[in-house]
Amino acid sequence: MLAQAAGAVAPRLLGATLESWIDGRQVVARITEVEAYEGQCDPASHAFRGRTKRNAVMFGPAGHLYCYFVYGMHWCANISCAEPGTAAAVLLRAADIVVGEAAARARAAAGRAAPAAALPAAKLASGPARLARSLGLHGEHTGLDLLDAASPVRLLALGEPAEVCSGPRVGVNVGVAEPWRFWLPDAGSVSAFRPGVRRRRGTRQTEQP
DNA sequence: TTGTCGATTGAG
DNA sequence: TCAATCGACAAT
Repeated sequence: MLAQAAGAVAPRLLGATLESWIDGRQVVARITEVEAYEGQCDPASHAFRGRTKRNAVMFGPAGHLYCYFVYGMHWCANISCAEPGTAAAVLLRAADIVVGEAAARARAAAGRAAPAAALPAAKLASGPARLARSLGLHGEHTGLDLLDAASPVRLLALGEPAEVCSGPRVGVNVGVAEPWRFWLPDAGSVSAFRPGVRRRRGTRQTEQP
């Protein structure tokens, strides 16, 4: 069921339960916001330019974890969702922590910003980097089979959401026409929408017409 | 080998 | 609104 186009799989992951058992700490989260990333037809996808060492999991079987490092400090987590040889993945953008709030809070406090430990519970996994941090996910976990009962990170159950909202993806400046971001309207953990920005290094944000 | 940019976040 | 911060990858 996971091996379909990312746009079809993504809404089905809303309400799904994800469990991580990392460093001896259990965290269970209910997914509340996701984004679909297709393969070589999606300019916003890491797989757009073909297979590389980093995005290899996106080209593998469905249901595997793809963690990537971004902005020099954050990890984000995806679930692959296509047939082997075809690239597609769903980015996990937000979740409600169901079990293990203390562990998630400890991980937030261990980050560079101490005040993160004071985040309201609904915001602990609000945003892709916060979600990955709360669950303890990083590059070492790339490739894990989320459908394997022996895996430290598992997809326990798929959700059956009554109502799903969709809209453009956050933080991307290509492929913005596709409404490939999906979220549960009643979830407090859903992150805020921010359009993609293209910055020029060394110069102030001055955009020439 | 070098240079640019990024599926973000938190502080000011 | 902007800086932090470093890996990936395109350009040279």
